[in-house]
Amino acid sequence: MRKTGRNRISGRIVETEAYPPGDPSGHVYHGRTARNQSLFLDVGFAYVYFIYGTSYMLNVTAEEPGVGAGVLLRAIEPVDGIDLMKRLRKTNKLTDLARGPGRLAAALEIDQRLDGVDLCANGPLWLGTAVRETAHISTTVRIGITREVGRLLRFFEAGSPFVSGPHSTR
DNA sequence: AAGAAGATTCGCT
DNA sequence: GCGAATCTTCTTA
Repeated sequence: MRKTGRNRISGRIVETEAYPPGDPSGHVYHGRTARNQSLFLDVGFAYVYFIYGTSYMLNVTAEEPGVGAGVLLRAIEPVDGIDLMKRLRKTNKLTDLARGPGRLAAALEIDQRLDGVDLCANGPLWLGTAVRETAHISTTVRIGITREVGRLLRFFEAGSPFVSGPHSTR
């Protein structure tokens, strides 16, 4: 759920990836830095970072304070504020609005100012409750990493057209 | 101190 | 399919 001014944007989370404690492909692996400090917050805070000079990414912290682990939100199925999302993303194609982590951040107007926000509080960005049942959840290897490539830590709703990467139906 | 790689996307071929 | 965009961190000298 996202609130910008008078506008409301929201979507169902349909694809995530886990970056657990000790993961060599996680941003915490080499210790605490100015960029990754939000990952060390308590469960349910936002970790937003900028990568490749082009894209923001949104994570939800997932461990006790000081541990450093998160869940990358890779795709949402647009629910509210679709017209605004289309303007933010400069496309009218529904399935391209938030399919992929950089696109998701752009569609929700997320940038470094939302780094460290409490996602379980009444604020500009938060986690709502499910709007409907989730279909079967498929599991695969993670996308775009080069270490710990074999671990099955990507999760997505089977059959959803709003998921990035391989679209398994199992 | 400098270069390469990185949890990506877009436009062009 | 390939290269550019271009910020942060890590690696090597």
